[in-house]
Amino acid sequence: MGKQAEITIHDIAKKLGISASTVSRALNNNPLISKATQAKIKETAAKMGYRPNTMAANLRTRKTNTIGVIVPLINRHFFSSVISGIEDVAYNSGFAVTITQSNDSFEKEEKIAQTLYSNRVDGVIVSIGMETTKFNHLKHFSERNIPLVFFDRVVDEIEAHKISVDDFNGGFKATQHLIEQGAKKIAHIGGPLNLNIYRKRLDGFCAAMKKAGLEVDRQMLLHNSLTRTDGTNAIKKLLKNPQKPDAIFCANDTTALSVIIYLVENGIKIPEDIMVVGFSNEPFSEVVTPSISTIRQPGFEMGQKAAELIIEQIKQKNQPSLFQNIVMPTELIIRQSSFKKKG
Amino acid sequence: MGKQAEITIHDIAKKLGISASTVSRALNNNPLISKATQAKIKETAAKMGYRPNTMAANLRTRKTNTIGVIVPLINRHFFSSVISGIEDVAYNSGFAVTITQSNDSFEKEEKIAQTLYSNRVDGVIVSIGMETTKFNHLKHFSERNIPLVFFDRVVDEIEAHKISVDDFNGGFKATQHLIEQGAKKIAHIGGPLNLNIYRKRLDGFCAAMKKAGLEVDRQMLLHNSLTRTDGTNAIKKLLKNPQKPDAIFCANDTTALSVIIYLVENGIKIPEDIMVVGFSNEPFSEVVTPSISTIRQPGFEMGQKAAELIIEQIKQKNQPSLFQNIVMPTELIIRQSSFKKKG
DNA sequence: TTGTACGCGTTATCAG
DNA sequence: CTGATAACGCGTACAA
Repeated sequence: MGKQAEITIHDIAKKLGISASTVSRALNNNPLISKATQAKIKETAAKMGYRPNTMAANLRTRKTNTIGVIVPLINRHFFSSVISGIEDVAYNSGFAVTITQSNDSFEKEEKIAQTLYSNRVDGVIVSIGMETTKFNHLKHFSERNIPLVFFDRVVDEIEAHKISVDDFNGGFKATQHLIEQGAKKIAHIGGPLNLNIYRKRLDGFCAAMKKAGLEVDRQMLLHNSLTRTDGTNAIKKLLKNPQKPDAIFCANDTTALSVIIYLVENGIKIPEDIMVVGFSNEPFSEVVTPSISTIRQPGFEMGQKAAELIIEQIKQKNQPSLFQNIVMPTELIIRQSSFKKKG
Repeated sequence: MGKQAEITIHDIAKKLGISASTVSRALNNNPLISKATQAKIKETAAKMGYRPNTMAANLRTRKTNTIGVIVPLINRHFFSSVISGIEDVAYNSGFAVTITQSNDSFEKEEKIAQTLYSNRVDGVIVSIGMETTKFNHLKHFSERNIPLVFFDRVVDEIEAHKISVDDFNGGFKATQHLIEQGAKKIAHIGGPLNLNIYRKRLDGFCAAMKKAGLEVDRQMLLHNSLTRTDGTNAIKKLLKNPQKPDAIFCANDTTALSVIIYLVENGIKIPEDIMVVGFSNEPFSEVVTPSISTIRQPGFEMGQKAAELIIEQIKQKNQPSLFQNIVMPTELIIRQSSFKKKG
């Protein structure tokens, strides 16, 4: 059915009465080729509708010009922003991007890593899942000299470039802000502590409390998976305590949102009775009522940076002697959910 | 640097004193191989840390087990949901997914299509950009027998499977709902009319108006790129008209949001003075105040379906004689921005 | 049930 | 500056 055979460099060579290697060189802008023949070759290649077969070139050069990306969930604003940033930079450098999602499942993360390896991606950018506590599947890449860059949910145990936001400082600033607004009994709804972003946010929280001479009440510290449901359960639990919080620092905006919705439904005033601060600056946080105070996380820029770092590594083949640990600054955005008075 | 050479099927063969083809067959579960040798081969393959080189297999089989995806913008809830759905199904069928974004630029869309072709993706799932009015770069795929599936922003001019929501009916239901709520002078802020999703939403709008015996005022029809800024500009314009609208049907939630924000800021009551309905059911629409009535678009499911269709096509090699035009049902979600009374 | 021989389309090496 | 030749690692007729 008109299924015209693929045109190869040999077809071009034959038509021009030259060799395939000359065609290959011309198409790859090899400087050894005379301008005249190069022009002629490119012209007829275009005329014949030639499209290079990347697979063959890949096999030969042992490169795929492809970057693999592993995220917990594509369909989440922060992660899709990062992906968008990665794609932006990668595309402009001639790299394709293969996206995978672990769904926060360790098993899937392992399989994905295998697949990406089999596909011989030139590098991998990864944010680990909530279940991940072993890292052999990722070490495998660095052992084979395949560049690896972590972002957000980074792994301390592996040497690699890492990009994160200043989670400690974010937690600190959020908490300090609540204190400045008059909070004394501050609760924290955090994520799984095997992820260091959540450890650091908690540490920042504790540091700010300590600095203000406030006590961290064990009853006020909750850890879960930070879903809408988790948030609702957490606020219910907190409200049952004898000591009720006057402010809550949530480790993400999703939890903050569900807390706010629950409080509003139950006639508890925000920020008068309870103040709330989230983390990540999701799109909804600005527009919900009350709008959610939060910590901005520059996803797109993190993705761009991750792509830049990995491409740099890919190009200079051997692993860098010194790995960067890039910590992007966080920004506290004060909105209605925590604004009582000037701090 | 411990850079151990890649292990190939030849290494396994040598170690076991058998031929490479036997190893190849065993690893691919070819039924001709005896269970015993197959088991032995798989075992030593695992022991030696063998990972298949997909590139070589791809070159040989002329398949990549990769699906290319083109979307206008990754970082947008609807699209990232679709991508998530695609990845979900693709992964379970052994396909990798390469994601690209056109940024609604025709030029980039063309280049991306070329790249995907050169990468010999087995199929392409695409939602075209706002600028796209020519389709040669996409026709190229179907001409070469490379399966193509459109979703959401589909193209009438190309024969292929298409998945969209019932935009006409969505526009119709949204408008009819406004009419039932008592609206008489309904405005529409729509998208570029070269995209048929926006044409159909407009058509649905007009049909509902006609059915109710209401006149469509030309002054009340605005078309733009549906960004936050576009929405603000549009509502300003509408309010300057001598005839002011008592309801607005926006072709997406982003525009509806900016309209609502502008109205609230200017003391115009929603829904009492002006009712608003959006389209897509973005995450923020449920939680903003007033919450936004909208049309639900099942992104994840659309992605799953798109992946299923393309994988089916890829597997049965030759193009199907009959292309499906799947229209997913829309659902009207009534929220505060348009709820005055029972319809 | 297994082995042999070849080719997928490209690039790298070596001559010229 | 250009050409011939040999890989890259795998899958598959065909033969045994």
